[in-house]
Amino acid sequence: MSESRGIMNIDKGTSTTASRRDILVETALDLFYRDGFHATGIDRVLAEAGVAKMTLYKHFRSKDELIVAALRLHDRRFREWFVVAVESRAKKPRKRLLAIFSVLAEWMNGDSFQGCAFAKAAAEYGDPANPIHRAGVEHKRYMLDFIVEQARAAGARNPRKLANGLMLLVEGAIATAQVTGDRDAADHARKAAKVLLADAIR
Amino acid sequence: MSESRGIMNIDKGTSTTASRRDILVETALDLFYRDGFHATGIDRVLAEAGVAKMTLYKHFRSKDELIVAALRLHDRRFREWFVVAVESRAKKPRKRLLAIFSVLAEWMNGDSFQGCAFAKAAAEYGDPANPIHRAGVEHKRYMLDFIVEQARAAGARNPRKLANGLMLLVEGAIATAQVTGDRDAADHARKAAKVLLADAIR
DNA sequence: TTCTATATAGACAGGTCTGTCTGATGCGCA
DNA sequence: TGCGCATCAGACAGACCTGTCTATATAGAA
Repeated sequence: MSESRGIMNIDKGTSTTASRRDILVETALDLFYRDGFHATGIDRVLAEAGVAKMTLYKHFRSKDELIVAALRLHDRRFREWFVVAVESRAKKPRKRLLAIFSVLAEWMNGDSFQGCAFAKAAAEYGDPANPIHRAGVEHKRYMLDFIVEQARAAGARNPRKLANGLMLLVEGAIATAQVTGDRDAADHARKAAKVLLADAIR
Repeated sequence: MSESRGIMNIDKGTSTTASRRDILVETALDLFYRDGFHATGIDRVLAEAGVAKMTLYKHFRSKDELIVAALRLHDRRFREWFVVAVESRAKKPRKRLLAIFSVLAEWMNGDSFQGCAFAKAAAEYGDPANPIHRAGVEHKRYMLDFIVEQARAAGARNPRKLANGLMLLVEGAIATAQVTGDRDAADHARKAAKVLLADAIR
């Protein structure tokens, strides 16, 4: 039973040697995601991580760089978790497209869910040229690519069109759950997804 | 041709007597929406509004109260604009459900679009008990109610279910456009909406 | 005009922010 | 043993934050 203070309910395993840098990025991700980027000061991160300030500035040139590192870690970890979860939940491509929404529900109903970290980052750093903002663009592109791939495997007539629709449902569910706290958002998305699937395949 | 520095491309008309309070709330809305809530200091709002600090604290007890007032103003104004725009764009209920996405596109492709103000507020103030966060919950409920009403008028078999799906598409398009800057998000949503409509009506 | 309500500028307190600097401490490795 | 490196604690600068205070100015009503 690993400590469950992380941003997702993922067992990170007990990494043998966590460098100070890793501890820092991990802690930063948790706090920034939970409490916001501007609202969370460097000092809070350092205290929580048990790391000295000079160590931070030896590894990163600024707070913004730390944020980017945290988002990149989250991107890598989340996507891996998501893909594995979807693929292990269903073997047939068509079922996999629906499994996306079960995985979504699982994530959204975990205690640590606070919305999409990238959407929150983009909200606080609105400039599209900002690396923090761009990290989110990348993440969304990867996620869409994954869905397009699944849609293609499922034999959709127009995989891109289907994927666009499903992606919007995913994003809408996340946004809705974060603002209104609606526990059923993923379920509603799943129902709508079924309709899109029926239309797009065969 | 009114100055177009506002949060939306709406002609506010030239109100004859704008109280200091109104100027303050108006300016606050613009700056908070554009630059973020934590990132925008009171002093910037005051300077931009040309209002003294004591005037602010005579009308509001805190920055948070000003934020809530700004969001309430935005809620009222946005909903009114949205409803009128949709209803004037199409007379038949079924067409109106689609018009939602044209209006969405118009909003999203305006220069001042920066995502959903309420989603951004909820992102920065994650506590659901916070009045700032709750302002967003209210807004989303009103928007959903409007869509449910339209779905019912259009004769959907299950108006609530259809509205939930359409609402997710709307939310997804807004979130996507804000993060990735995708100009076609509303279009993709519209295409998906057509599929949901075909399934739900008749 | 005089009174009153409202707004003004600007200083101020007390706190927080990021980022820099100094000097001490521990620990692996030769 | 002693060298070197990473990290430590903590002070510090300079900026910015919210919210309070005082003292002044202005504009309308009596």
